[in-house]
Amino acid sequence: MAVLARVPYFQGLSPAELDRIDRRMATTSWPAGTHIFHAGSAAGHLYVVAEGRVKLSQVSATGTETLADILVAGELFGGMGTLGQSAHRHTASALVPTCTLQIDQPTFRELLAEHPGVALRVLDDVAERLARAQDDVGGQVTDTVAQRVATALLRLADKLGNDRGGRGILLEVPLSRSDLAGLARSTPESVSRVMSQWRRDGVIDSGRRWTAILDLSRLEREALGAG
Amino acid sequence: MAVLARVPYFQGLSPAELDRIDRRMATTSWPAGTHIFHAGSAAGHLYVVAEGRVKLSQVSATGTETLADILVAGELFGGMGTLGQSAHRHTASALVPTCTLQIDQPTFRELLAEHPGVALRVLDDVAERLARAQDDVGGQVTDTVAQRVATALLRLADKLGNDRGGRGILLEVPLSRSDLAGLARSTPESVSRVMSQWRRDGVIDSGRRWTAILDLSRLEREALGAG
DNA sequence: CGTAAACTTGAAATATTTCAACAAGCGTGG
DNA sequence: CCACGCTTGTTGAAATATTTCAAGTTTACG
Repeated sequence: MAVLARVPYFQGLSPAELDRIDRRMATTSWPAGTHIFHAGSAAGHLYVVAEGRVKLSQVSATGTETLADILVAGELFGGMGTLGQSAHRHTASALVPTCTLQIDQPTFRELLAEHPGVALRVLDDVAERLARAQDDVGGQVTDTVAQRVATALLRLADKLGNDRGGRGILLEVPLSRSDLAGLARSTPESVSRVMSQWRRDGVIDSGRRWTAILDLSRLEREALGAG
Repeated sequence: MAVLARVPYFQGLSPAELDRIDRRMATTSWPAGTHIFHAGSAAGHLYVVAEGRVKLSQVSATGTETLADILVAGELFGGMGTLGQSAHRHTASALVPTCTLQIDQPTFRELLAEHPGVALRVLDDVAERLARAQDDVGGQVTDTVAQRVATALLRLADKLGNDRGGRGILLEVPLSRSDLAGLARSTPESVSRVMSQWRRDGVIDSGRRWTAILDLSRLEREALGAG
């Protein structure tokens, strides 16, 4: 319930209202690495990240999993589409120990109907995601691999980076070359080449379980054109 | 007002309710070729296509316009994002003589708050678009140009194709190679090569102002893998 | 009809993937 | 605690798809 009050969608509701909503939502804790749901399974519930990080990956026709996004507290997932879709398109798993709220579809719809303010906020969120997704589509093919990798890193930095002042932005996430390749729609080898170059140039640094952005403005330039 | 009743979002409302909504919406007619709004301009209104076709195009940093989508009656546009965004991301123009309904942002929000059912339908629509956009992003770079062109054609056929029975599906839209190149994120030349091949194979046929899909299943196979 | 725009086709240039081999980091079990 | 082995990352070189550039051809429209 304390968790509930922190979810952006429910901001500004009275404690009484929050309590009524709380009673209709279930809370679940997921140890690191647990699968929350698999792509293709029936999408009966809608989830909100309350705490932790959730990894969303897309499963291709051939069965390979590629990272689609990493969600942080307050983000909605699970069947956006739940708003009408019957099956999950992504596989969701907890990247670190994570806590989620969940609500089944019909109840969620009731809730939205009762609280127009919440519905509007959800709508805003979904619309914003749509806008971002469309922008993504825009840049995808025209851009070079370097641009796409830079864009992916910047997006992650924005979401889950620890700014360490003069020493750059630290991403404490196990982010394999394959994961990045997924986000940037490329191959692990190509990503590796780009990252190696940037490491030589002092733009980034990385280990197995972390990535640091040392020269943010340079990376931003890379994202735009071959800065 | 008759138009209003045909917009999917307002389905199932009583005539009295429709009338109340109607009073808050303005109707505008756009001759073919007119610009409805330009990318970057302030997004104060939200539009619904009542009649005709609206062309949405994305304007790149360098000023080149690429086709993003073609909308038909019932589709919402104009600031999806209007739900929070301040500027249009696309340029919209009437492809044929077109009629739109428009409503300003605050009024639309009021309307949604008053009619939870409408809000849910809008949410469903936006969520579905999001899902499709994400799917698009998925296939974009991994796929070959042929796959992307096939996908674009199929999507258009689904939306605005005239099924002519045994003689295929006709797309009566002026669809230049550049337009298709935009949708498929490629170049006019590459699109031309692919289409030429398909014409030789009897999969499609095309003139300046129309395109026909003769072998739908073949095109569907092309969209998946190099069928 | 003539002209301009759009389309087609070819060939060279380029970016990226693929294949392959090697190096390095990390956990595990001795 | 160290060494082994496995996974992951790196780098090179060849293969490939696509873009780019350029020239010719068709089409529509004044």
